[in-house]
Amino acid sequence: MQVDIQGQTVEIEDQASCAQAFSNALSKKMMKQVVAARLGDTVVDLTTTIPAGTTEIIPVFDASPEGLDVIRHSTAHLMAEAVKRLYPEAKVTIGPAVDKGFYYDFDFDRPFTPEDLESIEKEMVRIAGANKPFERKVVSKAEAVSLFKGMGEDYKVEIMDDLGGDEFSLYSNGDFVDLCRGPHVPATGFLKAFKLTTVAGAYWRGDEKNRQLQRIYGTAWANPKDLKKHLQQLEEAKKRDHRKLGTQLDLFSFHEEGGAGMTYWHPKGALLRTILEDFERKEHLRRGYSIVQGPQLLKRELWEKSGHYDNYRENMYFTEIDNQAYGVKPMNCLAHMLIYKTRVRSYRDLPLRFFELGVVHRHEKSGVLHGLLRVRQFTQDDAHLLCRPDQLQDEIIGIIDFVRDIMGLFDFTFEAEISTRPEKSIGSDEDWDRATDALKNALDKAGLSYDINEGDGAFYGPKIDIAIKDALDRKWQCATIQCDFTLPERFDLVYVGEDGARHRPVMLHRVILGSVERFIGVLLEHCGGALPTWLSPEQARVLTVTSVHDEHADTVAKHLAAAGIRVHADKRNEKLGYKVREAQLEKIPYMLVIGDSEVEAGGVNVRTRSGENLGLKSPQEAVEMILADSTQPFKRGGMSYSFDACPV
RNA sequence: GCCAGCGUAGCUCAGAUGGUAGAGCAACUGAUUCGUAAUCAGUAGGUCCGGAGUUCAAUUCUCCGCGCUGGCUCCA
Repeated sequence: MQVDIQGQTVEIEDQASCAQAFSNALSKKMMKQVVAARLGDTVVDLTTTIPAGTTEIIPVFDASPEGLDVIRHSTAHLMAEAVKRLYPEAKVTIGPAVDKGFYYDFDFDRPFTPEDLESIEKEMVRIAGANKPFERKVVSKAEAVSLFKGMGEDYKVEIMDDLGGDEFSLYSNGDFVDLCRGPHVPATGFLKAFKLTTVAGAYWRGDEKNRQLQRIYGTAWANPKDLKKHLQQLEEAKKRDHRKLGTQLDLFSFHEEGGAGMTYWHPKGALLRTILEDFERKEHLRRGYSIVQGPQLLKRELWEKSGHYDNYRENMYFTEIDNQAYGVKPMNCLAHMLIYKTRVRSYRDLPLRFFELGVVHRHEKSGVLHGLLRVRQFTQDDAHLLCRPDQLQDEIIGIIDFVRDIMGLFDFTFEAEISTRPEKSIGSDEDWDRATDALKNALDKAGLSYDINEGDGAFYGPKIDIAIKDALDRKWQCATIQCDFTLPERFDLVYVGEDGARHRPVMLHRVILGSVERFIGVLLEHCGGALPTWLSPEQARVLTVTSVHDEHADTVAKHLAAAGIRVHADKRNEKLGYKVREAQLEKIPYMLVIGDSEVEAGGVNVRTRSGENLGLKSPQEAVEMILADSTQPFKRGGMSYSFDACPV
């Protein structure tokens, strides 16, 4: 087949010759033209055979996702070359492109310092400037093994052994040769916008038991402009960091002397939580859940019976009272099962939906704690649904609907995943299959796409995980739906069926927000601290121009408060501009300014936190406007919800 | 838990080859009565994360803790 590679007609027979032709064409004189002609959207992947009938190949190294991938992966090679030049003893392992950048893992006997990163980056710039071509070569395994062994690169040999096969492709740029499937940019000169960001420890093959390598992270883009934009976005994201907002808005704090991973909620933060929790209670009651509450401590034997002691012990706190060992609950399910067992349940009673805002403690490893997003004590909006097998599907769909309503209300987009049986687990394979199928079917029926996460389920059952993203685009798991045939068995939960015989109910564990702490953390980042009006601890603030307006300010504030609006009057002897600035920084939705003309008219002048001036309104008009804004319509299902008007 | 970096006033940050430290904002006091993001002046505020070691002397150097940050592993 004849194809045109950037103006050169080349005869291509197979994959290898394509690669060779491509490489030759570009390495000679075509580099500049390639950059200039890079408008097409065909991606050349040298690992796949060029489709029959192809007449033109336009390589893509631009800002398209595929192009960025090639650029980033090539930059990883560039970095590896720089590292090998500066520190020849370092052994190379793997270096893939990742979201927004790349990394490369090295085995090196001393840690890389921030200064090392600077020298490496300088070296990279130098190599990029030399514009050395990336050249592809396919060799036999024996040849590749002897090459890498000769260089002392044992990790590469190990990778080849694992991959299997008799032939491997090598890419070289200058003196540096790496085992790689490609593709790459034609030459190092294409790499113009990169920056090394951080060093981190990472285990070989991601396994804690393996040797820890040193991972250098970097970011790379199609051009310096995009790089700059990305770095600016990172700065912007820092401003939205919920930990920073927590301090600025006086919502919560953490205390070294009190212990890591424990949150202290200040008045405004505690109020925010309370509003959110009340909302959840009402929403659950409305959907046929009943509210229950269990204790914090349960005897150790109970945790042994449930399997938590064997499978979850390292995450639990234990204590002893009168020679009796107790475990602090890391989950709420046991209490809910004990409540279930307090009476004989009929098939007519099911489904039962027990809801609890349950405070749980989990001993997370010290290195994983992260603001509100990963703490050791948190409140789950937890529920356990006990149902007949024939009700299972509908119950799961009901939960998915619930999740969609809530995520839509907060304007979150989310991603779903199904996690299957892990190594450490209890129950039979049949039950696991049944449960996994039930979850898949429900997602299919709900029309949601999902990924499969093999081996990542809870120890008692498979689960659907729903993740939302923080300011830095990191995903955080919030909602989860777990299907469990095992614990009902272990705790001998039964119901009496239509046939008069005893049957086993199925249990669904589920959370919607996940944890109140994590959800508030992500929500704060999502809205940059400007909470929706219905959740704002202070919804309106009355601002006086001078002290002669105090009386009218009090009257207005009382009027709003009587209507259920959370309002304060700022009557301090400060200039209006100062008070506006403070209210603005505190992200208070409505500022009601009162001066001479407002007193005369008996009204208020309304300013929103977006900076908009809505002009003079009567106190009653202000009340109506703020209440209307506190009513957030659900995006699906046409329901609407007002915090104070919700039916219980 | 592992790798790396960091910890100075309530907050944001300066600072010294080892000689016990500053700024802005906030707080407090006084003056000012002022129209949509900062009025002026003054006062007070710190075991420089904790402990041990080296030293005549440690906030600074070393070690051990605690905590935080970014990753890894794990997870709501």
